[in-house]
Order: sequence, then C-alpha cells, then structure tokens
Amino acid sequence: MSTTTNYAKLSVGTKALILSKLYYSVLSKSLESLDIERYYSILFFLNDNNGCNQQCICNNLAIDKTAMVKVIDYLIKVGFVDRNVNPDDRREHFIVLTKKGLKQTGEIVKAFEDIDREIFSLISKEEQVIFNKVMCQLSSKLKELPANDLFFNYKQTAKKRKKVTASKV
Amino acid sequence: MSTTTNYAKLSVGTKALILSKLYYSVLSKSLESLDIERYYSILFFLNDNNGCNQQCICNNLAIDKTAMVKVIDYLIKVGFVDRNVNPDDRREHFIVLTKKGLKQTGEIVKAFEDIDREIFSLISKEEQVIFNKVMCQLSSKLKELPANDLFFNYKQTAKKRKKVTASKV
DNA sequence: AATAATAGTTATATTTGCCAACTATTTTAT
DNA sequence: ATAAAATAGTTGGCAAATATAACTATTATT
Repeated sequence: MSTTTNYAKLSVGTKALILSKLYYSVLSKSLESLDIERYYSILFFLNDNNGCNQQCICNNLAIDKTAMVKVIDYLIKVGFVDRNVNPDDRREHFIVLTKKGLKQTGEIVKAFEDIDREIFSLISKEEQVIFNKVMCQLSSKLKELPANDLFFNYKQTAKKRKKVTASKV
Repeated sequence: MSTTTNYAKLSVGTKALILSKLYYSVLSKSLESLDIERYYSILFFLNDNNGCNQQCICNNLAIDKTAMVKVIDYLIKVGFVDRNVNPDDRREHFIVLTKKGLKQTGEIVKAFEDIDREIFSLISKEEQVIFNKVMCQLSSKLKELPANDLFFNYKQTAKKRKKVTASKV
C-alpha cells in the first residue's frame, strides 16, 4: 500500500481539522519575523472586537476560559494587550490592544487575509459564497447537537457545581 | 459589547478549526460508552486502510510521526491494533486492527457517519458537492505554499540533519 | 436576604506538539 | 560494490494545549 493515498475518505470534522493544521502551518511560516509565534487568531479577533471581554473571545473562538486566562496573561506580559475591569460590571475584564499590539496585529491580519485571498484565488465567487454558507450551517447545526460542552460554559457549570456540592456534603 | 457576536469575521483556517472542535465535541459525546475516548479519527482511517504503515496515517491525517508512535503504543496497549513488521521492507510496520479493534471501530465509523449525515441533512446535494470540492482545493493549495513543515517530513529532514551535523563538527 | 448565575482565576494532571538525535533498513549514486 | 542519502520508526525532553475541579468576586433573580 502507498503511504500517500490521494484522498482518503474522511469525516467533515477531520477534513476541517486537517485544513486548519495546514492553514496555521502556512500562517506561522509567513509570520516568522514577528516577536510572537502563537495566538494569531485571538489577535485577529481582537482587531475587529477590541475591548471585548474574555468570555466573548472564548465563545467566538471555541476556547476554554481557563486556557484564555493564561493566553491573556501572556499577551499582557509581551505588551500586546491590557486587561481593564469594566466599571459597569466589575466581573468583566475588557481586553484592549496596546499601541504595540495594534501595530503587530495589523501584520497578522494582513497575513491571514493574504492566505485567504491566495487559496481562494482559483475558486469562483459563487462557490466561495456557497462554501462559506455551508461552513456556517454546519457549525450552527453542531451547536444544537448534544456535546461534551467544552467551550460554551453557561448553565451546566452551575448544574455540575450543585451536584458536586451535594455529594461532598 | 455582547459576548456572543452572531458571526465574527474569521479566516477560513480559524473557521475550520472551530468546526472541527465542535465536531469532535459532539463525536466524543456520542461515543461516551466506548472504552476509548480518543484517536477516533485514526481508527476511522484504519477502518478503510487497515494494514497501512504509520507514515501513511501521519500523511493522511496531518499528524506528527513522533506523536503517532505514542498513539499506536496506546492502541496496542488497549488491544485495538497490532504492529507488524513488513517482511518486504523491514523499516515499515503495518498497523492492523485486532478483532476487538474492528468491532469498536465499527461503532466509531457509524458515529462519524451519523454526525455527517445529520449536519448535512438540510444542505442540498449540489451544495455538498461544491463544499467538499472547495475543501479539497483549499487543502491542496495550502500544501503548495511555504509552511513550517510539520507533518510532511520527507526530504527536509535530511537537509536539516546535514546542516546540524556540519555545525556540530 | 438568600440563591443562582456569570466572569474570571488557580491548581493540577494529562495529552499533545515539536524538536533533535538516534537505529535499522533500503535506495541511489559513484 | 561501496558510500551516501533517504525512509520508517523510535526515544527523550520541553513547551504548550486540554480538561477538570474548586475557588473568589460580582451581579441578577426570587
């Protein structure tokens, strides 16, 4: 058997994972010169949503909130963002790009957009529209299905806590 | 600002990563009853490519070969696969599903297929075809671009080794 | 006022990702 | 035929990601 089957039959979840790995591999190559080599998608998101809170980033990028704490700690350490308590709801911390962060994020956004433009260049506008629409539909549909709720920690954390407390007492 | 923007502007790589996270979260929920809670995509792949070598799995699923060693070690430990040296090329190790592995893999394949069927159910055949075609085109295109060659360790390993050896001497 | 919910944090354990270096084997070049 | 290069797989180590439980502080609900 050959080690490179030309296209293996795979689930859409697996194909998406492979696509994202290839994508980020190209992206990190094209951003080698920056003094940060991770968290590009978070900075990309902040570029459009500067000043949102941590939970907002988690919800939109499907990242666990306990992981997000460390990411933001790191981004603060390297001087890319500030973390500001929202005076109107002191539970929330706004994440705001610094001047340095804004500058570097500009390059990151450009790199993302360059790759998207490049890989979509030979695909017709109509097909691009359909592709993006299906992408969104699949994600929406998946959010409706029962899942090991990893990132969207709303109500179930409370439910869990209740149980644990009860069994502990 | 709301913590749930309805659809954030994101790169295709990021959208694909999110889709895969949602997908695997649903998948692992639906396979909770199995006595394995990881490596589903590898077993799915083996179901169609039983007896391939480790590198073949790595190439097709974009997984690093050093990580693959540990995965296969684990799958052997839980009795899902065997690792057999190819008598015609003794560098290669064939990965073969055991009877137990085959049985459980049947359920895994079914779970993957159920999810794919479910989430594509409201999408027209034409759009599904276009979606899958674009998916493949994007991956192919990405493979042509300069990358931090993570998974496709063919020639560059040799080049690197040469350099390292030279500088060490 | 009590209870629940939300946003974020800490601690911990496990798993993964990535790299350099290595063995064994086979292929290619001279 | 021999030397050099390539391939398949392995090992060890470190940094990062992932998952879980328990926690504080604050706000919303009853």
